Formats: sequence, structure tokens, C-alpha cells
Amino acid sequence: MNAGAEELPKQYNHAEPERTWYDFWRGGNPEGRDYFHSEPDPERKKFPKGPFTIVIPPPNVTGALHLGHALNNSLQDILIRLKRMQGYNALWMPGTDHAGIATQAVVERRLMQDEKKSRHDLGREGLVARIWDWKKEYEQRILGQLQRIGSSCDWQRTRFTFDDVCARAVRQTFFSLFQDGKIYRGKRLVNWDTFLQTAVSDDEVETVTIDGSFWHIRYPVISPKPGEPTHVTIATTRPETMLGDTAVAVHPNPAAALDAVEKGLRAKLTEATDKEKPAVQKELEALAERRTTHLPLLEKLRDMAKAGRMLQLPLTDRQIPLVADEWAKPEMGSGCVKITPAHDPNDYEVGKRQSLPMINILNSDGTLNDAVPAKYRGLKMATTARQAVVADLAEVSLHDPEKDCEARKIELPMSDRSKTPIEPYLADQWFVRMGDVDGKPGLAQSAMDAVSDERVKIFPERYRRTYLDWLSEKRDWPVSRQLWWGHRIPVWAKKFSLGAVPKRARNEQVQLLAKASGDDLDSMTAMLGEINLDEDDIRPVYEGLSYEFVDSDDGLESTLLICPSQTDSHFEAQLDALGFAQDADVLDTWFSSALWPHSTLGWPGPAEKPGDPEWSELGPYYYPTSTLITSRDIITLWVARMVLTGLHNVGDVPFREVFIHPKILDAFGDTMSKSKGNGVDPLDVIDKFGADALRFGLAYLTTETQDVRMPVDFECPHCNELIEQTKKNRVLPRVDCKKCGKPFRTQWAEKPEDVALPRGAVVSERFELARNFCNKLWNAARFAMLNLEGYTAAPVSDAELTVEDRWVLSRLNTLAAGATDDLEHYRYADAMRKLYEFAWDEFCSFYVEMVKGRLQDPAQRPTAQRVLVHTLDTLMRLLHPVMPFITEEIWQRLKDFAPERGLDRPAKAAVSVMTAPWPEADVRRQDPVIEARFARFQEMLRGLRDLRARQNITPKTSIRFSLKCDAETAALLQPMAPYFGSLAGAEAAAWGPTVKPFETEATLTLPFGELHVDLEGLIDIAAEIARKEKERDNLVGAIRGKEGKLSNASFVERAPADVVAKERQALEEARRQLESVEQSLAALRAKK
RNA sequence: GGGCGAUUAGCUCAGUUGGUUAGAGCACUAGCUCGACAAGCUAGGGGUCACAGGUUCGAGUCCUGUAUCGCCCA
Repeated sequence: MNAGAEELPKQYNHAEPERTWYDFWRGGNPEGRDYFHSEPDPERKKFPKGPFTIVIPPPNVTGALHLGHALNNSLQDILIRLKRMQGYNALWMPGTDHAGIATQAVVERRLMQDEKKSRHDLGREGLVARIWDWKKEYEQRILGQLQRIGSSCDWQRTRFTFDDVCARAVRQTFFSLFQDGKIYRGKRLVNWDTFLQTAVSDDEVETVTIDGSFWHIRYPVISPKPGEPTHVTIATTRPETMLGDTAVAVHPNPAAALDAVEKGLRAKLTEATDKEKPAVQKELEALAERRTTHLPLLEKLRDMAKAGRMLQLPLTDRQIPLVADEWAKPEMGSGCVKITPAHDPNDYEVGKRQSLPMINILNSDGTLNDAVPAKYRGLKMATTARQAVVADLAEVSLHDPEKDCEARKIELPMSDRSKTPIEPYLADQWFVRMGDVDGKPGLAQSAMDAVSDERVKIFPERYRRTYLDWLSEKRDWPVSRQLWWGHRIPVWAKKFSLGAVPKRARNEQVQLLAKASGDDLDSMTAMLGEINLDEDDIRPVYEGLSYEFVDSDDGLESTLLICPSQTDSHFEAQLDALGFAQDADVLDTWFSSALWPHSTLGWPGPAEKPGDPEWSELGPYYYPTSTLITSRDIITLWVARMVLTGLHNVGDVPFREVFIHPKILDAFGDTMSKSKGNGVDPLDVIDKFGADALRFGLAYLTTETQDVRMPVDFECPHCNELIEQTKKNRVLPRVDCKKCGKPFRTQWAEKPEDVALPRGAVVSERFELARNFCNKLWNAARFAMLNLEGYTAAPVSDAELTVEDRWVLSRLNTLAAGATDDLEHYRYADAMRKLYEFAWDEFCSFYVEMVKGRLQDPAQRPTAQRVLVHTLDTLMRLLHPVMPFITEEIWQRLKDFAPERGLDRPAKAAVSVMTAPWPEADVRRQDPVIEARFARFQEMLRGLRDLRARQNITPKTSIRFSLKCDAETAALLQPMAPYFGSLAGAEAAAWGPTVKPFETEATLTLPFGELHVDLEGLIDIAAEIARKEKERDNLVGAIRGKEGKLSNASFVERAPADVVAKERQALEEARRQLESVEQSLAALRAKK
């Protein structure tokens, strides 16, 4: 017994080590060093292997981290800790993301709730100040969460996508893209959230199907000629948008269009199943009918469209053209369709094709604006305006509410942020050009090439396609957002009249500009001489300034756009004075996160303030980074864009490898989110199970193909019982515990009586496995420490090693090789299984059990102690990347008993396990012979234990056995004899070929021999017969199967010879075993 | 509509180039307080590998189709 070790608790308490060791790593260690911090080492003096760099996917400052973040960051930490131990100069760059819309929306909502104020009450600066306050609070919370998870980020380098360093990178990138002509301004339909009054991105829009109506409306034809229809009928689900109509379209070749539809239907008919056929048949009939009912009229309308006939837009004084466009579907409705280019994505395309005016009829708050007749102004689009329009149309007999309105399911886009309907809305937007220019590969192509030629490797490989498919569309990237929170678009604009001499007007503007930027007249003149002002697609650059003229369609006006490369308040004041105004919009958050791998390293440099990253030092060393670990939903939004900005700005890819990890879903397959009530706060899991259990549990589930299903439970705050979360109870404000019956509150509690209840945390029992594993490790270490009295370090020669020593060392080295390979290839789950199985099933269940006896023997004790310590030491190092706290705790405690460890060359243990070297697999120690031998031992042990259980032999009763086997096997297993006693309560009586059966016995047939167990006075014959019969049935089944196989001529002929031989051998073996079992059965029956 | 993935024990998941009668953890059953560990130990029961075809001597594994679920894109 060791004095100090007796005080070790029997149960591992995770809280204390978590408090202690994080600060220890960050500098509270004897070396006074921040182990998380990395400095460049370009000469490779300290780190011959060079750098290994990861940049964190910066979490949004919108809210606290959830389990998905815990997974993402655990995987990064595992990798970075592994690489650090392997001797790389490991840098994990941390930071957070300002997440434009999400953060602004959350702060605005709170402002409205708490203070009943809108953002307009505060003004731009006021609101932005509020958001900064929010950011500070949440950033701290998020970084705190990351730290509790154990993340070994280099906190000294923490960045924020909206800080000064990142802002400079954003400005420089925008400037450079602008200068290259890769940024332009255009119109685009945006998803307008009328509640938040901002545009939201496509992925923040969720389409829901609702019950709506389909209205038919008639538009009068102006001065119809004889034989021509007096009205055109259109149908719409949104009648109020008619006020913004600028045309009605009819198909340019309705007959051909119908033919095409028919052809498609006929093809479908031939492939259709019998069940589907009637429906298709019916469609065909309807189509045929339509040829007589609709086609002549549609052809007439088409001719009218070609003749330029106009329609009267009802309720307004506007006339709109009838146009021929393929968007009109002759097989649908009336065959004609109204065109509202400013408020519908498809109509917008038609509008562009047909050069139609685009009339925006919407105010930002969702009411109708001055573009509509006075009586409709101020009405709400889908509600009051719709009522008024429908009523007025009925009034003038262009719509019959009785007949012209049918019920229909409609798809309604909803804003994820405000849960209100989205209005498509035409707005000015800035775009980044992704396509190729003049045959030269553009941004999208460059990013595709980087993955195609494997400068960037993506794991698992199937995600290459997601990436390449998306980029191959080369769609321009809309980068502006109508928000206040974000990097403001660095463009100043001023409209001026071109007058009679356009060139002179432009020159005047440039002169003003040059003056504002503080230049002398000579260089200004030189500049003017160099530029060709007549070509507005050239963007001249002058002293960090790029500008462009954009002329109006009528050629009377021009807008001068100025893009300075960096912030300069003096110059900006000058621009203001000259009548320039900065664009009101901000950049998409992804624009700044796209720069993350180089902006965090200080690009473009040089550093402005002391303490800021210096690109000229950091860039060449850490860039490109090594690995990016992220979730699959942002491969396109983020990963692809980092690659293209990296290539554009730095000229090299941002990372060599990308690992895409699974998503965490709940038991119902739903993604976790706070709005569903199934979100799990990692801190709750850490409180209950520990950070190591959280990490191990998550890594254990990180397989290559599957998303992670994680059933979620409430934890009763009164009795700690876990209560399964259901779709029903996860939305309740209070839940009653099923065990103690007492109520607790959930995240939904609002009423005072609910809020007063204690909170029930949301956790998952999936972490129990890992928590139990921690406890097992703790107790294995505890055992070791209890038995280390008198330990001394010394080299251990091979001759001193017992079978179990050699076995455990062989397994340990196999583990080191396997786990290293798995981790280096992102096979986290495989690595965790290997570690778990070795630690539990081999080290604890066998080695520790077997070493107990030797520890009591003074002669064997020293070697046993040395191997035990070495194995534990190595196991702690192997486990450290995934379980940093418990391994450090054990590492440090073990030092009290065994400061020097190792078998070949014992040495002082490292100050911290996180700076200890990673165990390299020693091939010399891997011994298949020993492993095979040990496997036989284990098999015998299992047989003896099974027999004891079957025979209900009490643990205290020892049994006697003998093994009939060849001499070689006997020689191999005989040395293990004592272990049968300690592990199975069995004593060996005899070994070898001449072993005689016992008088009353049970036998066990093994592949390498026959095990006889003396059961004199113990036997339950009936039980033994039952067991033997089962064994016999199994064997008979196996034999029948094999006989069938081997009597099949084609198997014998065609299967590889070794497989057939193996099968023959197995059959023979099974027959031999059956014979032996039959004999035992006969003997047992005779006894009975 | 297109693409990707999944479907294996009651639950959550492994299962390598196709080759003995398919594994783990949890849950369940039985026995165990022996000096590391009941968050433990020992043993046991439990699966027509979603369904239908096909390839093959042989299919959980390869191919085709169907169903269900999830995700991404339009």
C-alpha cells in the first residue's frame, strides 16, 4: 500500500481537474509557459517538423455554443493536441464571427421587447453600439465555453471578423476586386423581411406550404380589332401585385409548346406503372381538349403581342404591353401570365429579356408606396391591399369573387429570422464576379482547380462533388446586405450631369477627386493623361484609390464610384464635402469570414498597432494552414470562398486538407436548435459528465458516413433522473419528473411561477459510456498508484518480461500505430474504439488483473511495476488529445509515485502530458506469436467462466481442470497456470497429450484441445447436458453448412484454393469437436 | 425536379479487397460486495442485415429497382 494513494477517491471527480489544469496549461506551470501559444520558427530550430496550423471556424457571437460547436471544436482540439505532441509547432487560431443579420436581428428583437424601440429610434451608430455590447458579452461567453471544453487555442491571437485587423483585410480585398473589375453593382431581387426591414439570404428563408387562393382577373385590351378578344384573363395567387405589373406574357409558339408537353407526357406514359397510368392519361386528354378550347385564342394573342398591342392595367391609369415570352405556359391556367418584374424572381427574368420597366411598389415596411394609385398607398401587401384590390376589381366587373377564385396550396417563403412572410423586392446590390473573364479563369474556376488538382484535399471524399458542383455554376456572389451591423461597403458615390461634353465633365470630377486625396497638380495631370475616360469598364487606380464611372441609360448622368483601399478619415471628410456619399449597405458576413485564414495572420500587413499580427512573419510560416475542420452545411458558403479569396489575395490555397464532420441530430432526426427546445448546452453536459466525457463521447460518434443521432433528456434538478425528451415535452415551459414527481422549468418558462422553478438541464445519456470510461481509467490509475510503493525506474530487459507483459506491450504498440493512423486520417470513431477497447478490455480486464499477483511477490514486483507504469504512461499520452483533463490529472499524480518512467531508457516524465512526446509504435514490441498464445489463454478462461456460471458454482469454490492438447500447446499455456486461479477460480491438474478424463466431469472442446473440468460433487448434470446439447446443435448446423458448401462442385472449382482448404480444415475440426461433444453427452447421460 | 447519404438487436452505432454460424455500448435476465473500479465484475437471452430482383461457387458487403428518412441544390 502506498500512503498517498489511499486518499484517492473511488469515483473520478471531473470538476476539480478541469479547474486546475486549464490554467496550468495556459502558463500556471513550473516553466511559466503558455503551452497553447505558438511563435513562428522559420529556421526550424525548435520545431524541425515545422508548423501545423488550424483556424477555427469562428462561432457567431449571436448566441452561446451548442453541441455541434462542441463537436467541431473537440475534433480540432484532438488534432491540434496530437500534432503538438508529435513535435509540430502547433497553432490553433481562435476567434468569433460578427454574423451580420443574425446578430442584428437578435439585438433588434431584444430592443423591441425590453424597450419598445426600433432600430430607427437609436439610429445607425446607436444600434451598432448596442450590438458591440452584445458582442462583448457573448464573445466572452463563447470563449469561456471553448475553454471549458478544453480547447487549446492560442488565445493571445484571438480575432474577430469585425475587428480592425480583419477590417483592413476586408477593405484591401474589396479594393483589389473592385480594381480588377470583379466587383460590380446591379439590381437583384432580394428576400425582403418586412418585419426586420432588411434583406435576408436564401438560406435564411424557409418555404412553407399554406392554403391560399388562385384568383382569375381580366385585363381589358385597348381598342380591340374586330375578331380580337376584348379581355385577357390571367390567374395569380397574389392579386395585389398587379399594381406593379408591367406586361402580360403569352407563349411565342403555343402550339409547339403544347406539342412538347404532349411528347413529355407520352414518354411518361410508356414508363408509368399501371397505377400511375390513368392520371397521365387524364392529363393527355385535358391537353387535347385545350388545343380546341385555348390554342386558337393563344395564337391570336401571340400575334397581338407581336403587333405591339397594349392592355389597360385595371385600377390604374397605366397601359402595359402584351409580350411573347416562353415563361407563359400554354398548358396552365388561361395560358397568359401577368409580369411583375420587381416582385417575382421569374418575372424579373422575363422583365430583363423583354426590357420591361420594373416598378417597385413596396415600401421597406411592406406597405405599398407612391408608385401605386393614391387609394392603395400605405396598405399592407398581402392583407389590406389584397382585399382592396380584389374588391375593386369585382366592382369594375373584371373579377367575379364567386366564380373566379379557387382554393389552392401555395408555397410561401418565410423569414427564418422574424417568422414573417418574405416579399421579393428589387434592390441595388453589389456582386463579386465569379465567372471567367475574356477566357481567363475567374474566381470560381481557380477554386475548382485547387480541389481538382488536390492542392486542397477534402475528406470524406464525396464532399468534393458538393464543392465542385456548386462552384461550377459560377454564379456571381451577392455581397451586400441592407444592414447596419457589418463592414460598410467602402464605396462613395456621386451623381453628376454629363452635359454637352461628357469627357470634360468626367475630367472635372477626377480633378476634384485628386485634390481631395491631397495630390499635387503634376501627378494629377499625369494621371489624367494616362486614363481613357471613355471606357467605363476600366477602373483606374491612383494612390490606393480606384474609381469608375457608371452612366445612366439615357446618357445624361453619370455616377462616379470611388473605392479607397484603406480607411482615411481625412479623405472621407473631403469626399463628403464634395458631395460623395458612402454606400449605406454592409458586406455579407461571409465576405469577411472568407478571408479568415489569412486575415487572422495579419494580411495584408504591415501591422498597424503593436500586438497586431505581422503578416510578413506569420504569413510565410503558417500559411497555407494545414487542416480545416467544419460542418458540411457551409462547404459552399464558406470553404469554397476561403479557397478563392486565398488564391486571389495570397496566391495560395488557405489549407491543405478539409475534414467535414457530421451533424448532430436529436432522436427524431431533427437538427438541434434552441427554437425547437432540443438544443443541448455543452456546459450542461460538462457539468454532469465532464469535459473529457463530452469530447470522447462526441469523437466516438464521429464516423465517416452517418450523422450523429443523439436522444436528448431533461435532467431533473431534484433527483438527477434523466427524463427522455419527446416532441411533446420539449416545448413545455415546465415538466414533472417521472421519478420524484417534482416539477422543473425549461427554456420556455415565462410565467413567474414557472421561472421560479429550478432549471432542468438538457443533456443526453449518450455520454454515459464516456463518463464510465473516465471512471474506469481513473480506477486503473488508482490501482497502479496503490501498488507503486518502492517503485524505482530502471531499464527492463526482454528476459525479464512475462507473457502478459509482452502481450500488453504488443497490444499497446499495435494500438499506438492504429490510433495514430486513424487520427491522422480523421477516423475519429475508429481511434476512439481502439483506445476504449485496449484500455478496458485488455489493459484493465487482463493486464491489471494478471499483474496483481506479481505485485505481491517481492522478486517480480519491480518489473511488474515498471511495465505497469510504462503502459499507463503510454496510454495516458495516447488518450491525452481526446481526454486532456483526466490524463493530465493522472499524469501529474503518477509523478508523485513514478517520476521517471520508461522501459528501455527510463527518463523523467514531462512537465505536462500535453508536452510529452506522442508514443511512436515500436514494431519490435509487436509480437503476433504472443498474441496468438494469449488468445488461447483467453479462450480457455472464457470456457471455464462460462462453465462456472452454467453450473452455478459459487465464486469461493475452486474448480480443477486439465487440458488435453499437444505438447507444444501445453508448453505454451502451462506458464499461465496461476492466472486460471486468479481469473477463473480454476486450478490446473494436468496438461498434455496423455491427460485422462475425471470421474465426473464437464468437457469443453476447443480448437486446440479438450478442456476437462472436474465436477465431483458440483455437477448439475441436467444443466450440463442442456449446455452440451446446445453446443452440439451449433456444431451440427455448422457442419451441415460446410458440407453443403464443399459438396457444391462449383464452389470447390471456382473459389480460391486457400478458401476451400480453409473450409475443409474447418469442417474436419467441427466434426472432431462434434465427436467429442457427443462423447461427453453420452458420459453425462450415463451418470444421470 | 437534381444530387449526396442512410436503413444491421428494443435504442444508438461498428462491420476492412465479397469468404467460418454478423459485433459493441446502453437497456434486459441471472449471479457476484474477493483490497482499483456497482459509473464495477462474470455469464446469458436478443438480429430474415428495409423490401424485391440480379451478379457470384458464395452477398450485410457489388449492381438495378422500390419504400422510408435526412441533408444539400434548384
